[in-house]
Amino acid sequence: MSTPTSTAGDPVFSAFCAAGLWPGLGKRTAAELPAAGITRPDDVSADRLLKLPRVGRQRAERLFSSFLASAPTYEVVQLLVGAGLEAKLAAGVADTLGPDAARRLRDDPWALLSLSGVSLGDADRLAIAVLKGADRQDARRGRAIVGLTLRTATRDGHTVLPADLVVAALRAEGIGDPAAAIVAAVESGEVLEHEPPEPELPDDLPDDAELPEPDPALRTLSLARFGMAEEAVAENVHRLMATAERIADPASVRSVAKGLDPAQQAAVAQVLGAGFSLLTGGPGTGKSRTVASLVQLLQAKGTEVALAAPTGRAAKRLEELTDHPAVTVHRLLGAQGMTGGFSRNEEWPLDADVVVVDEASMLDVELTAALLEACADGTHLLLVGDPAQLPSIGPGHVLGDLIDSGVVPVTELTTLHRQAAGGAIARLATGVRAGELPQVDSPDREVVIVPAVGSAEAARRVVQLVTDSIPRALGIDPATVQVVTPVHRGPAGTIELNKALKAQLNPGDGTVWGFDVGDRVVATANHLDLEPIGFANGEVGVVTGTGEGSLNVDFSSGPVTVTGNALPDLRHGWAITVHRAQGSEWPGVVVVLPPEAGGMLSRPLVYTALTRAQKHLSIVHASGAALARAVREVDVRPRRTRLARLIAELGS
DNA sequence: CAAGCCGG
Repeated sequence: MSTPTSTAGDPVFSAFCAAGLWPGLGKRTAAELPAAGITRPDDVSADRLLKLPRVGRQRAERLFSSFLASAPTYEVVQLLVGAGLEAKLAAGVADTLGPDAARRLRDDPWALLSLSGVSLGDADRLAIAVLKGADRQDARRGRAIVGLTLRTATRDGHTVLPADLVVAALRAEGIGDPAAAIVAAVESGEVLEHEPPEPELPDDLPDDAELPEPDPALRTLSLARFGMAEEAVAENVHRLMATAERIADPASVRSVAKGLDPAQQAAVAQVLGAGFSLLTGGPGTGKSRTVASLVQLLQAKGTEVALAAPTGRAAKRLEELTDHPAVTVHRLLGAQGMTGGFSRNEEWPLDADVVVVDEASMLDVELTAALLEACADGTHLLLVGDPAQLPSIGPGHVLGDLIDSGVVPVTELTTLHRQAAGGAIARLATGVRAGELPQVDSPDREVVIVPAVGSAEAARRVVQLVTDSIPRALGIDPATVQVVTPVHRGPAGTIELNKALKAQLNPGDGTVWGFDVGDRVVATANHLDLEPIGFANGEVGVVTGTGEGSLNVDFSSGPVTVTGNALPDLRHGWAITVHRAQGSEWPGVVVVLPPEAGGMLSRPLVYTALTRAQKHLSIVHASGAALARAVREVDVRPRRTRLARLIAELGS
């Protein structure tokens, strides 16, 4: 470490470079700038950059122009460093606040709060540095806290928040006039205010009786983008239902009815008539089979069908099951990348007569709004999914709300075709789905509960089950057993479990990117373009060979040669998270519920975890009473949304 | 405390 001298550089400049904000300049090269005589912005020139090691003429020129282009970010760093804040915060600033971010921050330092990872304290410090006499009661501060409170709620999936909760949050931050802050947030256009619903009038209300007032405690606020997305979904549901014409006579279902149970046939018939319909049911009830028959019928009639799913893996599976192309919803809509826009929309709708989206429980409200807007009048849309599984990552409770609205026709499949209907897994799943944790009585050991105290013991039990008990006592090959855990971290998280399982099942030191032949891997991103068929996020496979910087992996969907930028998107896959396991099933599954996962246990998580098992399920239970509580309560944190009511109201 | 998609 050199001590500062008179020739020491500009602290803003060094913070800018060290934070990795100069595009194309790595950490290592950044550290070498002073040696090349570059310590302040004025020093930056192509000639000086050329003095850096590993930098040739072309790269020097490119670095120079990328430095000039990053002037807006530089200006933001100047503000941040001047306020004693981390330069790193400037990273996403242009995306969020636009190219004139610095000016906007000088006008309203609390606009910094619209970036993720910024606390109110950070924004207050910037305000003190930027404004003369910054004031806690500043109207801009109150307005920003309203937005911050709603954005925080969004991370838990809510699209709206009771106004009372926002008022309480404002009070907690010392805002003297919360109502004024809310008005300011609404006037800025960022926030919408929703009046409480009109109370339902009792039938026997006398004419002269006083009408009941709406309950002001039910007044809610939303971020405009999500509030408007819910309104768009509600309107478009009604538009599609109103504009659809019957595609075919219901009797035509008979042509594909072979092998479909009556409920499944009814679902197919429903799609032919209704502009918008839902098909729900748990794993093994034949949702995808029903879709396959529907597609077969429509193709025979020459109807244009588009198939999609929210995840790459679900799309891939849908394509295999229906023998018809399927893509992610993002692909279907022509996602524009960072801008977040879609090329298929109201102006350029999808050219399909029937659109089917599988795994619809993963649809958040914004993607659903985009999907519905891209469906032209007369398009029939079918959403297929299981409302009992994990909710979407993005805010909203779309599938559940569509069902709860009571307006959209729903076919629920309940007959189990895949698993032994009377088996212990099925009984347990049915119980959990209904909010009960039944005593499992499974003399055939289809379900085995292994109690454990603490996550270290839980981890030992898992390894023992996979490597010893399950193969020995049940004759199940460890290669077909999947371990599923809620968490990455801790002794019973994916990271440690994979280490322990690798040591037992395929010891080795990882020759290519930490992997050896025989390792089980899981994909953490989509690479559907790799040869020959690529892989999708969440797919599990086995390494069958290693090359120079490449891996051959056998995924269940087929072999893939994994190279280049796809390699970092593989991890060891003996143990994976419940979230990543969603949409896949294995003959044998070991579910671990460590005590540290107690806070994140919920009915959908438990249900999703145990329904991954087809023939055998071991549950290593170390989370005590938290498990029964999670299953009993409908949802640990139910999502607050407005969609169900909006749809119902538009229909009346 | 975990997680989808997209493009450069």
